[in-house]
Amino acid sequence: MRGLRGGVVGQIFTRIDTYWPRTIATETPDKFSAQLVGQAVRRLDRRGKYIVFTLTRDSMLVHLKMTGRLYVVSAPAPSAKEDRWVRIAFQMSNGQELRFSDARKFGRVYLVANAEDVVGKLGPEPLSRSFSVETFQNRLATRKGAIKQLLLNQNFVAGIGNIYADEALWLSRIDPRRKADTLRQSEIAALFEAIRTVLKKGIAFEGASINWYRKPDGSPGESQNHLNVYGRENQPCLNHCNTMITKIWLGQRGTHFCPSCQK
DNA sequence: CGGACAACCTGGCGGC
DNA sequence: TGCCGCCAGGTTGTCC
Repeated sequence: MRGLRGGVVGQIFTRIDTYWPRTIATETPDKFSAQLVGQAVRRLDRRGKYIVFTLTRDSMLVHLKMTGRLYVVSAPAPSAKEDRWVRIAFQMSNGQELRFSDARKFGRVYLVANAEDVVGKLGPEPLSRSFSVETFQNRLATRKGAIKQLLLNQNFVAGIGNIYADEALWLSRIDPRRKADTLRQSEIAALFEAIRTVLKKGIAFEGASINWYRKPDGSPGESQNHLNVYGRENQPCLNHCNTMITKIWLGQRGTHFCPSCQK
């Protein structure tokens, strides 16, 4: 979102071309274009995993899911097919083009009167003041499921994905299979801090380009080079405990942890 | 509430 | 080189 801001804030959308209609979650491509053209981008923000465009009248939200990318290019000739995965092209008043590219077609774009229509049910932002140890602890106390699955539940806490769930649990030395209501106060405090630490680090390194993710300028992020446990199965735990990182399946997601350090 | 699983999709990789 | 199965950073809906 930070890498995109300079390229879109202040621009007016002048033309929309949709190449995969299902990318638009809220309306038909024709209505989407008619409603969007003429609106300016006032602000660009993030809520959870959604990128929020605050427009003249409406809000447009984008979820990149697994393979989505947003980037700005100088509008090329229509024949230029250097990216075969462009699903929506947004022409802007400065002559440049905002693109939503998404190989796997899971990503979605929402055009709504209020951003809250899309993000209203999300849990607290881990990096905001609304996320306190007290509220975290109170909300954990009523949950019986595995802690990792709860961290991935966006309505519980917003913005944590599979990589950073594994990283936060490793850093706070908690077994991902632990039931949420069995965590002690000290463990909850450690997890609270670990969530904030790993997310800040991920943002500082500008994303994890293990596979598809690229920054808006096309270059890879660096976060994948600074992970402690995700993707390190059968490699020694970095806590010098002489134990290999184990990979299991938990809630249909690959889960990496140290069976020695994480209890 | 929560667990299991399918669905949405395509591409990359390892194995044969 | 080709084909096959498996895996992938996410979310939603259904069934039990």
